[in-house]
Amino acid sequence: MSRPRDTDSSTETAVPAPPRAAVADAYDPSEIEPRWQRRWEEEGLYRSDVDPAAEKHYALTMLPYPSGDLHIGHWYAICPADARARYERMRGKNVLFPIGFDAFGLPAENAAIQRNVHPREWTYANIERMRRQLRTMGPMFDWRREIVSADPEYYRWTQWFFLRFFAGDLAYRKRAAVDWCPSCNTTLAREQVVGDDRRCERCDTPVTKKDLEQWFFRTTRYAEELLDFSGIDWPERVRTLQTHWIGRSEGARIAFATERPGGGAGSAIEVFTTRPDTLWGATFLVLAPEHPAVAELTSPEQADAVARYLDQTLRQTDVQREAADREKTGVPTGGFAVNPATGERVPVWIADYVLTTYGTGAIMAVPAHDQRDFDFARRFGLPIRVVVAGEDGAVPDPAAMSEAAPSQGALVDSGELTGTPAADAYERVCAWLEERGHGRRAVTYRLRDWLISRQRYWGAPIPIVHCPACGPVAVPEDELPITLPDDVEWRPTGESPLKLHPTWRHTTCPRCGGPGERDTDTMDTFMDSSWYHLRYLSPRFDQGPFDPAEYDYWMPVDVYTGGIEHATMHLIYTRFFHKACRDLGVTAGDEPMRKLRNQGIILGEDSEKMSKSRGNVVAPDALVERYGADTVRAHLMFFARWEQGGPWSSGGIEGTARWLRRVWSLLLDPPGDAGTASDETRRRLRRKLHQAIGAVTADFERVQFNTVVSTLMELANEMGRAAQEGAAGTDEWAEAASASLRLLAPLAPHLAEELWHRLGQPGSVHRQPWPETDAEAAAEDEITLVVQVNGKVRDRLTVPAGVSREEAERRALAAEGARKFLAGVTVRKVVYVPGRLVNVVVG
RNA sequence: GCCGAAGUGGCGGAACGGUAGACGCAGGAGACUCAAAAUCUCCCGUCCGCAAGGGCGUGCGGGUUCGAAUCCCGCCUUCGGCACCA
Repeated sequence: MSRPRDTDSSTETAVPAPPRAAVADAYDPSEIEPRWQRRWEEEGLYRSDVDPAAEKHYALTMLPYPSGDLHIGHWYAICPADARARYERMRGKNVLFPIGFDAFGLPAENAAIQRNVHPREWTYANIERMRRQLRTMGPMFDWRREIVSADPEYYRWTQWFFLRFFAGDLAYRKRAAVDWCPSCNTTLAREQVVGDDRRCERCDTPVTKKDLEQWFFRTTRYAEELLDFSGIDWPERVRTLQTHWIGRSEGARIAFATERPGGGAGSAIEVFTTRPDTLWGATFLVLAPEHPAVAELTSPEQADAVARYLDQTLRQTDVQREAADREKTGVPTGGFAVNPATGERVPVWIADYVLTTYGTGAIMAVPAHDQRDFDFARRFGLPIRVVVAGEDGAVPDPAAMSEAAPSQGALVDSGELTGTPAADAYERVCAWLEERGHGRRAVTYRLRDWLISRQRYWGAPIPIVHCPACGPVAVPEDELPITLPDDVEWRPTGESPLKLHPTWRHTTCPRCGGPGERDTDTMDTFMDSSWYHLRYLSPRFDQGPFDPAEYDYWMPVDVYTGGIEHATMHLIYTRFFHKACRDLGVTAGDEPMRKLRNQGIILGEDSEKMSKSRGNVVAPDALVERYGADTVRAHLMFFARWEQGGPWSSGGIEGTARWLRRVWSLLLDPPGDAGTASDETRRRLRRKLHQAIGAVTADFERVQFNTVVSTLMELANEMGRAAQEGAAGTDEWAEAASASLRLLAPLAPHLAEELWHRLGQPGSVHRQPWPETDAEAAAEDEITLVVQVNGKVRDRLTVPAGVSREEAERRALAAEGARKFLAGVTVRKVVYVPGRLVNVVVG
């Protein structure tokens, strides 16, 4: 059913010249498009089923959030991807190109609060509207495979994955200060906090901190593997963004012994540094204010100052950003540590420039060689000691330094390692530390574990029961899904509405049978979108999240398309998810998506981001009404580089509309006197056709859509010329008509189908094989030979394509345009590029 | 500040190191039409020139090469990302 080649194989037959009387009507997409959409649906043209005999192709477009109306950005993401999926299908592959809705999330809950509708009602009404709008695109979705992440039969499996992660020690609970949006009243993932001033991604409110017991996934366990992109074809840009996001640093962990203020040894403090070679210059330690050793090291004299500083830091989070130039702040604890290299006592400070979430939450400060430590030392009068010479051997005087010296020379003033050359310093110091047990080489990542708890209603409930006796206990799998109650209230209290529900949370502990309480948080919606590509495989399957037979056939995704904005969130989560599931024995293979391509953003005509308030929004429904979906589809592929996007131009679409109207009339009612074309005209038509087949095929392969359209426009122009010269009714014309419709079918599926039928061709154009290039027909028999003198074009000659080198050079040297530049000079060299040019080098 | 990407006609954009500006928009001239719409033909980087022709041109400055929009070095601008990450 889904294999194009199975059905019609009669495509190479000639297309008969249409009877002129039959073509009086003009191109009317508003009549054609709905008619074919209905027919395709009835005939099940786009059903995708496992077919072991056919090569599969899984094309995936990022599933939309049901926000209300489909906007032009949805069209921009989906239509070119649909065209490419159709191309793969005509190439003979069994293609899966599914659609669904990422239906959980905040906007539904906000709508509920604002308009007093249930989030479910709001969401599903939007989905219904968007389904209708999606159908007007004429996409090749197999609607039987549609998924909605808010359906219990979907989130049952989201919960199932959570339980697997929990059982596999990849989910854990931690009390942690989390980013908190006071307006949305919810915790935010790190990636949802944006900008210099740390605002909420959704509502722009400055973010604060809140200390809550939360669920985390151990993404950091996969940090190293996530840095490896070797098996996948992803854009450089995305790989760079992810690499930075994961942020691998190599260095060493070094232990510093401590003294309690009252005397006696305290617990050792471990620091992380990327410059272990500067250890002899560490003149103090700085702990993050939240560091567990702070209490132990604080002296009675400093207790007040430390307490005040801690208080200030916690409250500061939303004030601090107002300070333009953040001057370093901090207080001494009164405690001391011992530099393991020098044996010196060094003071221990706390300061908020040291982050509790990175490294060990403690640093050794080397003010001479680190700018932040330098600033801190200067501010508080702490000693600065130079321990690395400059590349020129110079050793600066600390008193005269105005900034830290990021020196890369030999070690100085470093005890027994003094004089170690720069190239060896790092390794020698690491070895030195390891021999003495003071430290070891270590790697640290910027990536943090994924916080998945949300204090919201409209999400998948976390399937855990908190039991006073047993702690957090997994809900048994056969009790899934834990469904959301309908009768809830949305009060922006900062608590999950589930917590406010009178009965929902009360249950019994699955382990001991005693009274227990359900976890009242729901999961981050990135959880839903981390595995939706698997649910498409078998959306009704009830023995697991997906049918293994479908998985084995379709996975991995061959081409994944969507916006670049997901580079560091969704696209890291879904890779993590897949790798974790692989290790849990749920999935196979290392990566879920083989090839990734990102489309750009369409801006308003004023080159600004589209927004209702600016009044520059382009409404696709209005465009479809005016031009038809095919024109909109083709124009979206044509008007800009897909990966780049750009400003919309309402005039530009006229050109695309003109082209499709011309194709319509050209094929149904070609001008000129049929059958009177010369051999030359017919050969030229055939040459252009086969060049176009080659070009369009190559451009689909490299996902470059704008040149697909321009090539087809050129072909239409050539067909128009040939028709004027009497090509209609010839074999060449029939071949061009048939092949050009098949080339057009992915872009303008309705128009191509309608013309295919009107020309009396059997079956659906969408079941035809992709045209093959005839290299001989595509070859030029004459070429333009460019004649250059010293690299400047001086003449252009028309010569036979197979011209010999000798003949080409002879003609070039005799060329009229070149002659005057060759008179009276010596020819030093002649460069010949076959089929292109002769460059005469003279001196 | 650091990292990344991009700079080509009035505009969107083409161009395996080999004819810069394909294709389209806008603009100009004309045809058809009572008229309009639609359609068709031609012109359209810039400077000099009646023309033939020539000079200059892919952000700026260098370099490599017979030959550079394309490769290398250094700048400038724009747009993204990160931001006290030890």
